[in-house]
Amino acid sequence: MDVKTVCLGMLTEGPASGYDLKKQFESSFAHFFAAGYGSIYPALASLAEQGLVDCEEIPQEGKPDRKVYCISDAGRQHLLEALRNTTPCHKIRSEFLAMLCFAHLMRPADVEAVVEHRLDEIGRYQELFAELSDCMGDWPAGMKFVLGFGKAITEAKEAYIKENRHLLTEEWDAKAATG
Amino acid sequence: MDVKTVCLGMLTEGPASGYDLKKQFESSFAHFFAAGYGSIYPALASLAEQGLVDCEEIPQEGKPDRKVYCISDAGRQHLLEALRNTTPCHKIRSEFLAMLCFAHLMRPADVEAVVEHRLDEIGRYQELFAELSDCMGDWPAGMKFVLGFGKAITEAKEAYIKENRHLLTEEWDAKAATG
DNA sequence: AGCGCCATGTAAGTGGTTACATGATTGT
DNA sequence: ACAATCATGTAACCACTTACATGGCGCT
Repeated sequence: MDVKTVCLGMLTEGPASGYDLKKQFESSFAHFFAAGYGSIYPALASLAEQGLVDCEEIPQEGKPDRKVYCISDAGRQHLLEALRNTTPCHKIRSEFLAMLCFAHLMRPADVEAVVEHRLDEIGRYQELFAELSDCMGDWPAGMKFVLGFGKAITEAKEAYIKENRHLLTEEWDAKAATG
Repeated sequence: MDVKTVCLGMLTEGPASGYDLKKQFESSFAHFFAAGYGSIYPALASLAEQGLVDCEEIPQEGKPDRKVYCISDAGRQHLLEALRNTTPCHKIRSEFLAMLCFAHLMRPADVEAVVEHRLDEIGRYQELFAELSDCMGDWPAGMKFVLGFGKAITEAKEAYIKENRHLLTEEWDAKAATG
């Protein structure tokens, strides 16, 4: 499932521009699927070329024409087929965890900084989830499930990090205490 | 932090071949950083070219020469610098969650299959964690922290999915009950 | 005066994936 | 017999990232 397919899926909720979709990638999708303009605009262009979306150009003064995309019947069909893959993958690439594997080679202050930085990110996700909770009344069940998943896992991460961060600097703490 | 840097980090624990490193990517690193031979071998070749690792070729009969890599002083230096970046990123790209956002467009049986498949994957991680727990006695603190993180988060995922999967098929269940 | 929002896109680059190529040894 | 393990690599491909390019409007 690539950016194209996700865009197609988002368009089932109604017509939208590339700019609109970006906002959705930054809000409800932010915790599990990132995409920038550099992926979204080419994706929409390609979908339009394949006839999977229709594009309405709305002229605007002083700005580029606003291009509003609308999923077509062929697009709906295509999406349903993509949605039949029952083995989607859940990929994680964490530089955070990779770094901490080598915490013993780092300066303790840097380890602390890395942990703080991660907790900040987690805090920002939690703010986001709080905002989203207020407007999810009419969301489809799947979206609610996914938001709940993000919330639960983010909280689990926060709890684990807070409870176990002391393990990362224990060696130095021990040295500081005895030496 | 790319594959090259992680390989360099792994080599601080002792000399190893590309094949050895792959096994580590499949065990203790599997839950947060994937890499195949297609990334590892070129990474090691590039590290050797930069003088960050030394390579000893051990001739073997019937097999390609075993190339054992050993981190050099320059490599250690380079790694320490890479480890000073205090804003490592934690990337997730989940086709699983992306699909479930559109669960209402899927066939209920397919939704079930997707959930089962994910639970299977989670189960395999849990087996892996159990194996790893038996041999982590002499691991550095960071590795233990990271393993614990994986365990805790994987359990949180399992619990959330099991407790909330019913939300995904509720619409159909309701229809089935009344109609 | 300056920032953030709206609004589109391209071009070059990167980093990783997939498929291919080879082949002996050891266990079942 | 057959599969798994050991053991290396390359070449083509792909999807995405980053940096660039443009520019008016509204708020403070």
